[in-house]
Amino acid sequence: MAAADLDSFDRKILRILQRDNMTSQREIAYQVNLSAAAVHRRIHRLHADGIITANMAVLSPSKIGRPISVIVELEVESERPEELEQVKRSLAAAPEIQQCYYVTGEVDFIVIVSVADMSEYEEITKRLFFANPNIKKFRTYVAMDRVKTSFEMPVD
Amino acid sequence: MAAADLDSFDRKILRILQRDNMTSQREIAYQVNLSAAAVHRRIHRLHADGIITANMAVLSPSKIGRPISVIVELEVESERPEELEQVKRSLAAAPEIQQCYYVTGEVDFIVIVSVADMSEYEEITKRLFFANPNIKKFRTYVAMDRVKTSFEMPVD
DNA sequence: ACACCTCTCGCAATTTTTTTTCGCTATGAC
DNA sequence: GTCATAGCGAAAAAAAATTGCGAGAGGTGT
Repeated sequence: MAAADLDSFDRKILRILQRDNMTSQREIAYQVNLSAAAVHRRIHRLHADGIITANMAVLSPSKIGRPISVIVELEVESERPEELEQVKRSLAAAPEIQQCYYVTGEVDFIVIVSVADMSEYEEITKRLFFANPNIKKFRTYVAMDRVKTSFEMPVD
Repeated sequence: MAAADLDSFDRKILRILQRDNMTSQREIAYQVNLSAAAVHRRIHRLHADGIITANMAVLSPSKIGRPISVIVELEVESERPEELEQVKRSLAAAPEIQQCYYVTGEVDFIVIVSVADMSEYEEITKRLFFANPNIKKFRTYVAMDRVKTSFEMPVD
């Protein structure tokens, strides 16, 4: 998991692919000033080395009928490893949960949930939070505005 | 922005593309039982209709030297529209900020930041939070475990 | 019931892109 | 200096994408 050493070409390629991985290798080659073959070899290596971990299409939440994002803070009863792992597994397995972070500080987990409406959220609280004896309490924040949603990160 | 009407083929295609948009149209055709041409026409329409909003490569945070995710809750001084917009713009423009939600409840913004180390985070707090007179206070949670990170959502 | 229109399909041809292969050159070790 | 390694561009081969066309299903109005 050590940081890989990327040269300036790799970084440029990654910046392009982060924004749009449908960009043709020919176009990338033109933009970064390499041959298409060289770009291909580099992208292949970036995959093999686990630097690129996935390639995904991003969907419009409203257009597919899940217009509401909810951010939830969870506190657990016990942080014993087994109990903790059980909570992690349960949260990670829920398809409505897009993201889950185990964090330092006053709360234990921060979770981002995508739902169609608040009644679906209520159903999820019952299924995942109230039904889990190790979840002590949770606090709900409903997003009024998804100001920025991406996984893009600076590559430098 | 109304929810689009998708048939069962569209939904299957979206489920595949959400997980891996490098899947060839031929392979998708095989999986959903259509011709490659039909799949192509549908994907094209899904793009045109804004149901697929982006296609991106996901990078390994540790491999590109940004192993730390920080979740920050922000409270603002004033929620007057102009002031609010200014805060939103400033947060959205920061490349280290991957996500930003404007939320209901005791805090106003929840922000996810990707950093190389805590000194970079400190620098960001100065630049984005302390330097902004409309940001009253903020609370920092450092992720010990990225239990789940995706944008995948159920398509049903 | 019939003609008409629209939508979407599959098939096949064409174009584009990706992937592989083949020298050639630069760099570092011995 | 020579050998091994790695990276390059160019060209060839393979795969995937896109487009054109005719056909069938389903709905609409006469």
